[in-house]
Formats: sequence, C-alpha cells, structure tokens
Amino acid sequence: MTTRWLSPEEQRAWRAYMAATHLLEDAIDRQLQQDAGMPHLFYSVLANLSEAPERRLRMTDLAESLKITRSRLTYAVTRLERDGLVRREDCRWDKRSSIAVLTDEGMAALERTAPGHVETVRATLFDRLTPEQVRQLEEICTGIARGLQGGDAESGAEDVPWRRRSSCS
Amino acid sequence: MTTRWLSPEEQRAWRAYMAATHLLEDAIDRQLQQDAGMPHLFYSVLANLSEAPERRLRMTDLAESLKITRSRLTYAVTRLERDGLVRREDCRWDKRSSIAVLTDEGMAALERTAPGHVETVRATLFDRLTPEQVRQLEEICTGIARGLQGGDAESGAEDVPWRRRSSCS
DNA sequence: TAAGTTTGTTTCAAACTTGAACCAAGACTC
DNA sequence: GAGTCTTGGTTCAAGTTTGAAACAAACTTA
Repeated sequence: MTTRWLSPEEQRAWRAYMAATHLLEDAIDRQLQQDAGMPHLFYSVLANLSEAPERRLRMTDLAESLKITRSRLTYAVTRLERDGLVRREDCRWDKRSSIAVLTDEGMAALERTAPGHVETVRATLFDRLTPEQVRQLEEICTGIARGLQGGDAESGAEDVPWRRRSSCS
Repeated sequence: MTTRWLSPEEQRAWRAYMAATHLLEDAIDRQLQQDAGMPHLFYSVLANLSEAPERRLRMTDLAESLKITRSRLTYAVTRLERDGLVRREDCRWDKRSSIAVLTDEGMAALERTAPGHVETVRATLFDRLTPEQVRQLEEICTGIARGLQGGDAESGAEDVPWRRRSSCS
C-alpha cells in the first residue's frame, strides 16, 4: 500500500505538537528539579499515591495509571524510598505484589511542592488556553489515549506492534 | 498569594494530556526502535536535515528547531555519525560552528523508514481526529509553544526559571 | 499434583539525557 | 590590541530510561 503522507494541515499540527510537548515537559521538569529536586515523573508518583485510598497502590496499578513501564516505576519508587517519601509494603493477599505507600514525609514534600508545580502548569499551559480550548484538549487527548490503551473500541484490538502489551486488565 | 488550583475541567484535561503524550511518544518510539533501530529524536534529526537547504544545518539551529538542548543533540549526531547517516563539517565563516549534514546513506535510511513512521503517526493520532480537531490541536500547540519560547508577546518576557535561556535568535 | 502458563516485580547492562564545566572563536570595549 | 563578554560546541559524571532476562508466586490443567 502506498503511504498516506500527512496533509499540510496535519504536518503543521504535528510539528506544533512536538514543539509544544517538548517545551512544556522541559519547563515542568526544570521547575520541579529546581524547586523539589525531582523530575516530573517522580512528582506524579507522589501525586498519584496521595489520591489513592490509604495513599497506597500496587506497583502495577500505579504504573498503569501513570502510563509508564513497570521497570521505570521500580526505579522511581526505589529512589523515592531512599529519600523516605515512599515506602514499600508486601501485599497480604498476593505475595508477588508489592505496594507503594506514600509516607507522611512524602505527603509533606508533595504539599510543599504542589503550589509551585501547579503555578507552572498554569503559566505554561492553562493561562494560555480559553475554556473552550481546555475542553478541546481534553477531548483530543482522551481520544488518543483511548486509542492507545486497552481502548479496544472500534477498530478491533489487533495486536499491532505499537500497542503496549500489558495494558489494563 | 494563595495557589490557584486547577479546576475540575483543567484537571481532567491535564490528566488526559499526560496520558496521551506518554502513550503516543511510547508508541512512536517503539515503532521506530523496532523498524529503524533509532529513537524518535534521532529520526527527527534526520527528517529535519532532509528538509534543510543542502541537507545541512548548524548544530545550534538544529537544536533550536528540534527544541532540545545542544548537548542532547551532540549525543544524537555523534551516534548518527558513527552509523554513517550524518556527517559533520566545519563552517567556513564561523570556525566555532559545526554543521550537520545528512549523508546519502542517511537520506536512504530516512526514506526507508518514513512510511512506517508516518503510518504510525496516522494510526495513533490523525486517524482518530476530525479535521476540526486537527485544527484545534495545531492552534493549541502553537499557542503553548509560542508562550514557552522567545514568544515574548503579551505577558512581557520576564526571566522566569522555566523559560529556556538560549531560545531563538 | 507435577508441569506449564501467566502475572507481579526486580535486576542488569546498554542506551540516552541532564546540567554544569570547559574550550575555542568571534564580538565588544576602552 | 589586551581584557571582557558572548556564542557555538563538546565533554563528563551523574541520573534516568529501556528492554530483555530472571525470579517467584499464583493459576491452569491434564
């Protein structure tokens, strides 16, 4: 089959997308690194745990929720554990599982860090979007994410190479 | 000043955004790694060079165009040079500069790889968006990018920490 | 229930990224 | 025209990510 190249509009959108995502992630990473000494991902781990019941989550569920590989999460949690912000516990029911728990110190670190982070997200992203665009962005991103996960939906869940295997359950 | 937290709509958009960008970049990286043995960034270097006049670009300009740090580019070009896909040349007018040039072999690799890449970008992104959403995405991303670069524009170019120093020109 | 499969997690080496430090060449200043 | 600043690029060590392999605990099934 001959390649369906991108249309000019798609080209422009794709370039803008790559530029924006690079710049945004850079800005956020830099702010967090400076003010909290941790990359964005690590912050997200803390944030995610803080919202879970009892501030605890199984490693796999946490990885799934963050859309990252298990091995990447293992690294992050190991580091956060070393810093005392997270603790690992064994799962009582399934001895294979390990549970990441946000410590009080971790919660404190999160609370200390959150305002600056949110401020950055605002300044770099939301303050530049109209409410309508916020809706559009959510709509677009939700669609993309659904397409890339277990989002079996329409086109049938073919086993294409770019689909993460261990998606959700 | 008390923190302006994210509204529920913004929260949803932010989460969807992070999920989508993670999943998308993962999918694209995986496809390129499998089919071309290089990460997305390296592909972008080749693609960018291929469109430049004479297929050559100053390192700094290339970095600027890709929105990445110079040191990251140095690494990428070094690797691509080792693989024979790119070559470095000295700049005649400014002896500090070095110019990255796409070799014929690099162009061939790009042409061989592009269809699969574009197909993935389509399948994961554009095939899931309406033409209207493509426009919206471009608009949104352009705005974000403008805000984060030399895009001095409205809010005055304060020297905020999350702004990349060596922006443009 | 032993053998085989799946699931949850970690480990390890190789690859990549970061940021600060460095070096050299051009530009500016007095 | 020597000192100073800026720009273009690389280097280096420390940090992070990747993917495959290893392990161990469930689960399945003959």
